[in-house]
Amino acid sequence: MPRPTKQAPERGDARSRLLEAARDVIRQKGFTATTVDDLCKAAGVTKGAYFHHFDSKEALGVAVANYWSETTGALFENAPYHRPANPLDRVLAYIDFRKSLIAGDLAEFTCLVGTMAQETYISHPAIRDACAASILGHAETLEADIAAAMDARALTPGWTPKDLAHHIQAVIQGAFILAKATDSPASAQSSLDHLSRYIRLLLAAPRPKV
Amino acid sequence: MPRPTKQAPERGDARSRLLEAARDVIRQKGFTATTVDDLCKAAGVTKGAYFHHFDSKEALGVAVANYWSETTGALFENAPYHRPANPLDRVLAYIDFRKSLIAGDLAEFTCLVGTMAQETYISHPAIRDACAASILGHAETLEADIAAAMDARALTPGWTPKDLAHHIQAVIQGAFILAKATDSPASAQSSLDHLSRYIRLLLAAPRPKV
DNA sequence: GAATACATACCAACTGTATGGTATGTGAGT
DNA sequence: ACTCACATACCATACAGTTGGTATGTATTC
Repeated sequence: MPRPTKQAPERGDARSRLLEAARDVIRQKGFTATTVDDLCKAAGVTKGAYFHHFDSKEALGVAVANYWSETTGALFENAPYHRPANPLDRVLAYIDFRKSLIAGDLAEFTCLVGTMAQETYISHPAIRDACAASILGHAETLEADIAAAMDARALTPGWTPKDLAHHIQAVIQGAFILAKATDSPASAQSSLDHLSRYIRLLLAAPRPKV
Repeated sequence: MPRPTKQAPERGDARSRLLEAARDVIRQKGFTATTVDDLCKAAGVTKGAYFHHFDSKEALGVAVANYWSETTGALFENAPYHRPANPLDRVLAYIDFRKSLIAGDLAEFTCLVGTMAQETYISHPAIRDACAASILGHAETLEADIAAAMDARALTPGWTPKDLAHHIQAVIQGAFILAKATDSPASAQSSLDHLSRYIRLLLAAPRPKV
């Protein structure tokens, strides 16, 4: 357990542990139902440590959304779906990759910021904005490949790469809701199959079998 | 103000008002952040009345999910999207209808049971099940039209009408999340456009323009 | 058809506990 | 000497749920 130093104040053990605990507990119980005491217990720290690092519960919400952006950003950046030479194949590989992440407990693969956005969109605009930045920032990483796939087919449709990237995120978020409601990942997987099929129908040059 | 009777115990004024208040307040604040006092204040009744009609907060959650099923069920049953003779047109008209409902404040057009499912899927299985029944029951009303549209093209794909109906609901739920995160209905509308395009690409006989 | 007995709808005041947040202290690194 | 990371003990409030009551309807008995 690294002791925190002035040089690396973000590395303080308690802070990291609280963020990890928040990520896990909030995905199970939701933001509002998660109490500060829950987080302290899960992180193995005291309330003093908590309020040393975070001014309020809302501040933790913002921080954990940013933490989510950073960690998932690194995960996707280093994921293998960027390998295919063809941009459309990269987009499809992205969806396959998302599908492969749907495994284990619901709370382990569903999206923290999608959950928090629903709960806080009116009551905590600061958290909502951090969630939006996380989702939209991630969507942005898909735009170049979508644009390239459109160029390859010389498409100039009534929608933009950004539109489609956002739609992809919407489908993923919706798939998680269905999974939670049905207490099963099956419908989420199926939704991603439909999404993949849509992308192929839209962007694949030789029309594939449906 | 109708006085309740033994013959119509469900007609008690306080109960209805509490359900309406719950529908509205929970869509704004979420289930957990909505307190019993909030609901009593919004409904103009006392806590005594509340706990006379609902054994617990969880019981109200189940009741309001069922209330949502009933009221939205009636709304969709009487909506004009059933009119087209062609089943595919009915499915597309359904999506147009859903799109037309996206207007006004976010809390007025987003889905109560989608919101509640996210918050309660672990902590309150009874509520989650009522939410699942609401979403899946609604999805079921689309299956016949989807099946008929498939028959019309003699399709036998790797997906079922039920799959696609669930996917449609997933897209709608996800569209609501993006709308809340971005604090704007625009991306939700756009996602429904993509959904409509997918259905046409899948099920329309003469391939339309993308 | 009046008296009785019970059920239902609702109200006002209260309770034990959990909550987010604070005040103050301590001890190690610089 | 001083700051920073964290701990302990505490507080005011808000929370879900309870208690004990009133008023009004309904079913039963004679």
